[in-house]
Amino acid sequence: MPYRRTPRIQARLDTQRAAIVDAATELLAESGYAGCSVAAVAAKAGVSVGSVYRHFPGKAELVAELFRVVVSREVAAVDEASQRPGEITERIVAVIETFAGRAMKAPRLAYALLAEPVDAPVEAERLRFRRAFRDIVADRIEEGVAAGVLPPQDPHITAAALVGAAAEVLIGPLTAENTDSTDTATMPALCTFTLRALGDAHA
Amino acid sequence: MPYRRTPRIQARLDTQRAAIVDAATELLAESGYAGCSVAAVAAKAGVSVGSVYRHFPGKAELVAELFRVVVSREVAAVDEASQRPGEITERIVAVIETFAGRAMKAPRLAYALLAEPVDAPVEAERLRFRRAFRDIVADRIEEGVAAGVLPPQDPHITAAALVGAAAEVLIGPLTAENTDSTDTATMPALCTFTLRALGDAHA
DNA sequence: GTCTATAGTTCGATAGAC
DNA sequence: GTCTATCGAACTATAGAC
Repeated sequence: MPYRRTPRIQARLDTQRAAIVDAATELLAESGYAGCSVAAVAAKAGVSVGSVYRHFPGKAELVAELFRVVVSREVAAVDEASQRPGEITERIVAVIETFAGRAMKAPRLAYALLAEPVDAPVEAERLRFRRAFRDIVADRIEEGVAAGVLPPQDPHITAAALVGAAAEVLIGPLTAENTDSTDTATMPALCTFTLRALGDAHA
Repeated sequence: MPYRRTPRIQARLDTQRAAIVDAATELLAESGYAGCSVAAVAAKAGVSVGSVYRHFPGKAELVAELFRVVVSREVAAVDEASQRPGEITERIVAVIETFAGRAMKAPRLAYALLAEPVDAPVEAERLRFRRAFRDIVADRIEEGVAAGVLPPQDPHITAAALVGAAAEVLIGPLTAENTDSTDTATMPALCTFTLRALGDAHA
């Protein structure tokens, strides 16, 4: 009788795969892509290097999946913030605040997701996820325009601009070597920028 | 007597090197990094593959230099626009218009410079050049704040936001496969966004 | 799993400069 | 005569097809 992967074995493999991705996430948050050597990931996950290659064809695929998993969390958090009740402009600011606040709470990880130079496949993922963020913001802007709260504008263009602005602004503090935990200036500046750019009357 | 590299030979080498970078630039503008194979670059430059390796240790270095040369042009154009006489807000808009206008005139090239997934060394160059653009804008904003034309703000933060916004907005049309040459919407939208974000009273 | 195609790199031969 | 610039075929690695 041929070898069959039993549910029990399958469950263990799934657990192991998750452990590998979790370990890689921690390493990414500590020291970026450079810290995510296959050996380090395997050690942290408590598996052998060979086991890593049982789940991923190579380091590139591991890193790509790692990136997707971690950014998906951010997209979910931002999406949740965008759906909180309240005035439209406040909700859009909440999206930006969530995006930036999470980044500044985990600066090394945020740098890895937003800007750290990596290989082309991960860059392709970056482009994809930026569109996801943009679409979330665009939906809110569209509502605001329809409701007459915001002046007429192309929601996708403004949304792209706001996402690009937030990302670029964050790269500054994130690139500074001495992570200034008392950076109290960036967040309010970004929120003011957002409100003004939207054409909000009260800004 | 040992061989000495004469001025005449040196001049020829310099010409050849420039021809290689020029050829690579054309290929980059036609078909992105994928089109920049060493063989294609050599053929277009009218030299042998081996000669390319006399000037560059490898393809990665060729592409990195190519990137630097082409983006430097853009920085120079934007810097020139920022120094034209006129009202500060107009000059900042001129910077954004120059940045975006040049990109939309050479969309494939702009995509390669702004967003196309490449290797880590080129990504590092991207970060460096974004700071260059940001600093140009920041200087103008600083002037505007000092003159009281713009509301008080951190020039570097706003500048980073504007550069990030412009870049991100451009990626949209640039990524669309059918290059819509009659894209009349993006540029005005970006200018309006910029004026509003600066806190300009007339926006 | 092997085979094929493609792309980066290397290197020995040739021609030309000193 | 020696050294170098140039060439391009051969080599190597890798990705994709069957």
